[in-house]
Amino acid sequence: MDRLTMRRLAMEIGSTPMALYHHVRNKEELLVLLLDDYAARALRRPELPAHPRERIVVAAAAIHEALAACPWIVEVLTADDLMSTSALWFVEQIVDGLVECGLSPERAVHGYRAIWYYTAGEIVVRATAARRREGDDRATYREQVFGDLDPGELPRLAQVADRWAPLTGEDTYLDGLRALVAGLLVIR
Amino acid sequence: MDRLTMRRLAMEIGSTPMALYHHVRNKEELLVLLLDDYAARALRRPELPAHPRERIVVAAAAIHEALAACPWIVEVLTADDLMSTSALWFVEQIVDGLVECGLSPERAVHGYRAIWYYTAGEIVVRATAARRREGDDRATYREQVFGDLDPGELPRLAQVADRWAPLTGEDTYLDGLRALVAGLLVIR
DNA sequence: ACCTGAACACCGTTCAAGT
DNA sequence: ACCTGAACACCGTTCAAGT
Repeated sequence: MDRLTMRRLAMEIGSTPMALYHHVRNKEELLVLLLDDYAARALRRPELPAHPRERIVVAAAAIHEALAACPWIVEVLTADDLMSTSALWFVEQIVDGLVECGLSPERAVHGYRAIWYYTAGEIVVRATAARRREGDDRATYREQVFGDLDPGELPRLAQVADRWAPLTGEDTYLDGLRALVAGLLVIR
Repeated sequence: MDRLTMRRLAMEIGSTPMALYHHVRNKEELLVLLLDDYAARALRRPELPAHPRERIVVAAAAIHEALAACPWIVEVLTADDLMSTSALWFVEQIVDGLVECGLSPERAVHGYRAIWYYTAGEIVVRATAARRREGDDRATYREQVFGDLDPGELPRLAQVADRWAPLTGEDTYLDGLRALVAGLLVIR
């Protein structure tokens, strides 16, 4: 988001910064156009399983996959609710799947929101973690913290301290998604 | 994150930008110091229920509450894993609660990660939504999209279109958190 | 309608110099 | 050790002018 600058874009296309402002009100608008374009091209609709619960998982995973391939887009898009028109079909599948599983339309919307929070969070956290790995003195700081854990005060963390990095490096998006969906379908 | 500038900070404390660099390597380091300071002050430890499942919910909700009161911090902190030492106690409670509910230590760490993704996502999405509400032409664009929905193609969304804004405005963090925790505890 | 140049009001950071 | 001033290499955006 910060790495695209109006001036550099203008230079790369052999124009001037001000020419851009003739086609776009400001940088924000340009980013939203980029977002919509990317969404339209990257969100290919997958074949959906018949079982509504699996349909939810597949639709959410498709959104997740498109975003994971292009994490900068998340910075732009963490708006209200993934609001590119080409993404609405996926939202429909999720909401519909939840309704078919017995939720009221209202609870289905809330359920979709929870899935979106989880999905957006996974992307944002992983993206900033990856960005920070380049300037890696934060990583060594973490190692030091986990090395110095007091097993009396934080026994569980001390227990997994040496496995923390590989464990949190594993891609468990789908496991968490399945858990969340399962939990949403438990009627309390 | 962008709104704190080295130059303005220097001016406000009656100093020069360069004096700051004598105490801090760069802006990133200053932000991390701010983060740690905020975490140490804002994360007051709540009384925890005996039931491990409720303990998880209460610990996660405490983190969420501290972040919701100060959403700019999330921009800084969406690092690997909420890594202020003063937050580790909360992580311990969550991991321990999951283990007491029968998960292996490894699955408990993954479960904590899922909870963190969900929590961070909720904060980020709500924060950027709120930021965007100021320049509100994106909101009217959304209204237009939801007004023009084709009920043949997207029936569920058309069905809830007029209630979308209030529905997504509701604070359902706790509901989603409970669903996620419940799902994590279902052994498959 | 579409583009340009110069300017405004900013950034983070480096460098050489001061006490 | 701690601070300063001037400078470097950038930003997004406005404004007045050109074709």
